[in-house]
Amino acid sequence: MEPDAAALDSAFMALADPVRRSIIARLSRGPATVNELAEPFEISKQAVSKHIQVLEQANLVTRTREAQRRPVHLNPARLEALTAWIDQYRLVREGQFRSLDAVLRSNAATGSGPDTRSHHEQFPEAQRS
Amino acid sequence: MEPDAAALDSAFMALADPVRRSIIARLSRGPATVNELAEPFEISKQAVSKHIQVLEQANLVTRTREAQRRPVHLNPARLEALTAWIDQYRLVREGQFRSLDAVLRSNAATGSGPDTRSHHEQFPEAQRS
DNA sequence: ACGTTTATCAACCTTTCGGTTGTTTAAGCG
DNA sequence: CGCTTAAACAACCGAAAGGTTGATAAACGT
Repeated sequence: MEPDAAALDSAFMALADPVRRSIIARLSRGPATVNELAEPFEISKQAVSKHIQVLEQANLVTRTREAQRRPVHLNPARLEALTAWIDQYRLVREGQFRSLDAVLRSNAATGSGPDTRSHHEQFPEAQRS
Repeated sequence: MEPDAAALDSAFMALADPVRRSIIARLSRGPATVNELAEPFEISKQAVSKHIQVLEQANLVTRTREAQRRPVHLNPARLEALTAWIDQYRLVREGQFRSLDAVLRSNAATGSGPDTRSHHEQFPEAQRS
């Protein structure tokens, strides 16, 4: 269940849209069909269906069959994975080093200062096509 | 400090890229210059500079002047804002309603079932160009 | 003053994204 | 068996993203 780079890509990308975030917000109150989700917006149902495709591809929601309707369900586990990733980095320096940056940087080139290591996301992790 | 839709847009969009996430990971260990950030990747420094522009526009990092270098600093507060937004929705239904969805949906059209209201992100919140 | 380092700006190209319309499939309903 | 509804699929289009190269600006060192 460890989120790899591609999974984080699709998840964050999916949330980088106000319509899709609204859909998430709506689904947090319970499952809904495409038509129910599309109604509050001025965009077409096809567009909403595409948005849901994006969310589904990011594993943030799942579509189930139920008669002729296809309710969309939220997947809280994936949201949890995102907060886990973010916390991994935001917890390190909760702003208290802000004024010491200049000092740390001045002798950082020699690699002798007190540092805050022990991380698991090694730096070179990504590549694009 | 409340994150509006546009702020969340840019922040999630910024994190939806493995290079930019790697930059965040690196900056969580301390500030760094563009050259230092660019070295581990095969893309040009200009490209990395653009990535940092995106992160800066999303308020995830800040650029300071210091001699002829321009160290990039992480902004943990903005990361915290993201987790706050996500938690707002993932904490609602931690998977326990999964099997009750069919029942809830069947009488949801009449609007009489027990629900989980009291949310502040009202549904119609977004629009595109 | 000149060159070097650091980093940004500008133009350009290619790919992807978000949305549209139009056409199918699938499942009820009368 | 048709008719309506729900929703996906497909083709198309404008806009934006991600990257490249080339030129420009700012702050040193000598």
